[in-house]
Amino acid sequence: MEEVATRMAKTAYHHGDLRAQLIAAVRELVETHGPDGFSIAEASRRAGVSSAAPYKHFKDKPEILRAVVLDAMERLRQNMEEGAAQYPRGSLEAVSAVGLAYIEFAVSEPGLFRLVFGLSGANDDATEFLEKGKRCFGVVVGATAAYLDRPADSDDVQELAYILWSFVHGHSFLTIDQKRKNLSPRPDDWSYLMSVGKGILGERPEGAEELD
Amino acid sequence: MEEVATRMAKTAYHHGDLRAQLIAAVRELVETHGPDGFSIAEASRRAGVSSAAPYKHFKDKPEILRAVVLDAMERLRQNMEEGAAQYPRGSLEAVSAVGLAYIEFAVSEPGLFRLVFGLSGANDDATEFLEKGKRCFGVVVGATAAYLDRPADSDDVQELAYILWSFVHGHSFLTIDQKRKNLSPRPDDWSYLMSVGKGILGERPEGAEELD
DNA sequence: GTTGATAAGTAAGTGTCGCTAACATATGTA
DNA sequence: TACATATGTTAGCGACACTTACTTATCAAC
Repeated sequence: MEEVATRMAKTAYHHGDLRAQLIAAVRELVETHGPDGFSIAEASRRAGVSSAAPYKHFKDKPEILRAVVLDAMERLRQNMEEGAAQYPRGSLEAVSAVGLAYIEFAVSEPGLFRLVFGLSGANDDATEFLEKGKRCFGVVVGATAAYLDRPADSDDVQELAYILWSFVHGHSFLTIDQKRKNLSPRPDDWSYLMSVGKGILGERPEGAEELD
Repeated sequence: MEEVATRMAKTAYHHGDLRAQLIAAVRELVETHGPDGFSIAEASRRAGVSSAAPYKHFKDKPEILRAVVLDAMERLRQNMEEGAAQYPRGSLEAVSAVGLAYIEFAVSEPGLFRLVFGLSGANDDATEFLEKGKRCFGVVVGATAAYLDRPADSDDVQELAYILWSFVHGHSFLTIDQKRKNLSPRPDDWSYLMSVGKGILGERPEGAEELD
């Protein structure tokens, strides 16, 4: 990561920062034309360079996608952490806020969201993805552990956090797939998360104090 | 649907049944080379026809994918119904069996599974997808309603069925993304489904009888 | 049966894309 | 200033999506 940053700062020779601009262009194309509806050629055009220039920064097309996805996962994690930070540590609201950030990411960038979960399986060196994914999951685990006042690495916390994540992940996907339309009137996402969260995690243990 | 079937039976002029063979070839390619790792050219080669032949059966590449996805959704629904039918109607096992069929579909055909949920959003005439999706959801609703001994169109049944679906959907995705690895020892899918199902739906109401 | 409409295939061509090779130029450093 | 390297270009290859024009098989009507 540090290497990349250093390199990016250094390599603003000719163009400015082609690498970052390409990632941005691809992100936009993925969002507007679907996960596989982008081309290196089009991204190059938008960045104002020849169609061969990207290959000085990326080995091939999958590697660009990989960079875009890793970037997206990083932003997703940040969003979740910022969401949790808005509420007292250990509160149910903090848990819900993590889920809400997840859902909002999916809704605001459905193309990228789909890409993240459409790509990570099909890739060979999935270690990077798994690493980032684990850190994302860690946010959920952290909020869950604080709420339950239990160690984060305990089995029950991991289990419950996973259930929460599954639910939120599924809900996010079904929402952007519009499979949720015309089913029935439902509470908005926030109260939804709060009630399901409480249902899955149970009441907060008594001795626990909310730390701000 | 009937039109297509008639047409397919009628149009076995030269080749046999190119349309079905193309769908099968694409399905295989999607599974082995990823959702976007297939080409009409390759599918044509496998079917032993020229690369222009498919265009007598499908308008363009997305339409082939659409057919493949609709076919997959149909099979998914069948699997779920068959799963539920193995247990007494109204039992928690029947509910879990629907979920298990869903998970098993995702695990056994991850490429297709990803395609189904990667495509349905990006498509223009999503009505067909929504229709099929609704029928799939109907299976979950049916099992849930029977378990709770409540009408299927009631709000609470729809709500709880949706929560169940979200959870199973999320779990399926995270499973094939291998994001579940090395988290903690966990029960297998079946007992997992049973415990989560009971947690979400609660105990079965007393008056309800299991009908076989 | 012959005929004619049509369904189902082929061959060839166009434009785009992914990617490579060979070459040109800007940059930081010795 | 000279050199290594990073970053860009043009040109070109092979593959692919899709079209057009042409061929051939099938069925229905006479």
